[in-house]
Amino acid sequence: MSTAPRTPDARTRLLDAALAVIRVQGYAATSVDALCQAAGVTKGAFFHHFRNKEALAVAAAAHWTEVTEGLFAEAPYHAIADPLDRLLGYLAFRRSLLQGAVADFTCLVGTMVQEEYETSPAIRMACDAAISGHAATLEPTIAAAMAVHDVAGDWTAESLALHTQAVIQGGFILGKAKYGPDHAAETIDHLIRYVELLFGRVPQH
Amino acid sequence: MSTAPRTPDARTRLLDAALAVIRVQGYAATSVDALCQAAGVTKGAFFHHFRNKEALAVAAAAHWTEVTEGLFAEAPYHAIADPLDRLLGYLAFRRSLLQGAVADFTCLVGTMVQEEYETSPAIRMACDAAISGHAATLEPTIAAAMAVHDVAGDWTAESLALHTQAVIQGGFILGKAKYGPDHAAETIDHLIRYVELLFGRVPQH
DNA sequence: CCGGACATACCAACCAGTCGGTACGTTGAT
DNA sequence: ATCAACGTACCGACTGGTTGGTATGTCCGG
Repeated sequence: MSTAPRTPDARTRLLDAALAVIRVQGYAATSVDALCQAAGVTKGAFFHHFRNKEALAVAAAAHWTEVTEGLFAEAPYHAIADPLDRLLGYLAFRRSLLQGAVADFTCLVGTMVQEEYETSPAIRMACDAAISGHAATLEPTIAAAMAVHDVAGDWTAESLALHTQAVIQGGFILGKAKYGPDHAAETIDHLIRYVELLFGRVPQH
Repeated sequence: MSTAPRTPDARTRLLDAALAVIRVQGYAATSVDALCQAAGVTKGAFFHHFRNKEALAVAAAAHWTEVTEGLFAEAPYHAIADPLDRLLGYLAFRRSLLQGAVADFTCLVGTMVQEEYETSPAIRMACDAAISGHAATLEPTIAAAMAVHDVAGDWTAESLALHTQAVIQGGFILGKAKYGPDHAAETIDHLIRYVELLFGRVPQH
């Protein structure tokens, strides 16, 4: 089996530290020194692996995609046969993740792109790739649900997929403002209700 | 008539500069010096009017509420008699604002709370007040629409009002990632469609 | 003995915040 | 009417600490 050491190499530790610290403090407020301290490495190690702070942010966005893809890959909704139920299962799974401290359920790339969209094109594109790439994984399911349930409107599977991510990101902002997961969960409830109504299914409860 | 000088006092100029600069760069990346330069005042003036940078952020959130309330107060949807049409008019108005550069249509308090929710309780609460306060202005309209159209579910007017703000904020994040208003507009289209479906109105188009 | 993976020491620029000072309007006693 | 006393608004040089980034080394596996 592959190695899973308690202390991975400095690069991985820095990326993991970036996920943790930036989600709490934001990107601009997180110094290279703070990152090194959280990762337990020195500044020399940082600039050995990353050209500058911006390069770390770009790598952190890719690392975020890897970590979260692993989380979603293990989720149970993939086993659901009916595409609409699978889509709703995905949303229920997203809802179930809204637990614990705010920093633990909010999104790294949503935070970073909010700060750096104008300042750093590289970071903006990396965050866009993370968000749009994840949305793209939903498109086949949405398209299949549209076919099965004979739904057609002036919207596309891509548009609805991106909309789900926008709503979830908006829920994170609400969660941060309210300092807890409850209102974010209610926003996903509304999103679930929207999908049910869109596909002609009577909302549950 | 009241005075409307070309150059208001230093405090107002700093607050106006804060709206402009922080929406472009983010809060943490905006230095006091940068704010002073944008406002055309000195550092002495800054710390005469604000105890520290955090106090400016709190005041800027309140200033943001004032400015945007003025914008919404002039909007035409208030004249619509039917509450559902008025709500849809509000959403169409929000959609119509998505024009020009990203920094010009995105939200100051959504940006600030994303960065400072954990670091500064005062800023978090000021941003929450701005978001929740604006959402509260929609509640009577939503409640009236629920009564007129005899709609009842396991959601409240308050919940839907907050949901609209979450979706709009999420649209801003999408707009920043995509560096343009188009995808944010599509997200509001989905929100409009949700409201139409919720209240049993056949979506237009 | 070479090159990748780190560590240590250091730097110039920048940061938020301080402080002594100026300009000017108001007040209130003479 | 005058003037000292005072408050408010603002100025800009300065400080101590922090920043991202660099230069130079050491360690160690192959």
